[in-house]
Amino acid sequence: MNIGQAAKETGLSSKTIRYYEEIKLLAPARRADNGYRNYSEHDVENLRFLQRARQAGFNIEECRQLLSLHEDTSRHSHHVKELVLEKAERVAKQIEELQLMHDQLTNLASLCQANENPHCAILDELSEPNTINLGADKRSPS
Amino acid sequence: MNIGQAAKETGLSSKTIRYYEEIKLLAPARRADNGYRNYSEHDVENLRFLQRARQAGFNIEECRQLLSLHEDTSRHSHHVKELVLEKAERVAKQIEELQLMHDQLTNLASLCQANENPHCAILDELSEPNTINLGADKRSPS
DNA sequence: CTTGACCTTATAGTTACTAGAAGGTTTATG
DNA sequence: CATAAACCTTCTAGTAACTATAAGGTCAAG
Repeated sequence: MNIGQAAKETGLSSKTIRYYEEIKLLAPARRADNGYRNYSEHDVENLRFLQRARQAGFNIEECRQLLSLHEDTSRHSHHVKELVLEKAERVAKQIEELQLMHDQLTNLASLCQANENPHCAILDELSEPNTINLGADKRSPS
Repeated sequence: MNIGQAAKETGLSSKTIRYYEEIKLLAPARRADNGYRNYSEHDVENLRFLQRARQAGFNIEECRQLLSLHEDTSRHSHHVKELVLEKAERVAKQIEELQLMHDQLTNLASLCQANENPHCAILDELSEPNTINLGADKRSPS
């Protein structure tokens, strides 16, 4: 099948599939006589695997590992479990950080009278150190 | 003071400060005779404002807005509050997504026996659609 | 006078794509 | 059969918010 069909069946975009090939996350696709990429059911399975792994929050490098574990019949399943648990931990940390950020923001908002007054406690807060401790040390922007 | 000192006092890196100037988040710094950037206390206050706003999770464009509201003596404080509340909402959504991702991951991990067995339920899960619903629709990679 | 710690600019790399241009192919329709 | 729409191809550049590196100028200490 053509790349567009493969895209439809996996939930990836054609561009993303080409991109995965380019960065060698996937082996180069077979080509039809007209030069179009041609995907087998097996290829589509791999694409779907990637789509799911990305959706589950693994980054490209992690996907690369998962995929090779996936294809490696001699793998040990604890390797995979380690990867997943490590990932879960990092996500938990990220959630904590965002929670802090959220608290900060609602704190800031509650300081504000929200009126026509040019004076604004929020801006004061962002200017002045040491009045309220803003907490989070690591920046995780939007 | 030189950029290095300003960096120390604000918690930003020298590179970041130059970057902020480059993207016109900051007005070009005054220069000493030797060409070095020279920062006043007022400049440092602005830098600190930015550092805090970034840390609080505002992106560069938002910081630009906050900074201009900060400098604008005729602003209305409800503009600022809106910005902050909007932001808080987006952060809350992001937390929800990450929470889903975390659940997925611990789910996956619990399927795994973590032994020397090459068979791995996690990889099965990532390959096979429709056994467990992986939930989150939006990808937010690490 | 030289060493090391600063500072300068300019360029490229990071992540995981997405958008767009310029062009070839295939399919459906008038 | 012509042509237009809908595919496909490659290549280049853009995104966010920096970080890293290179090549070089300046300054303070020993």
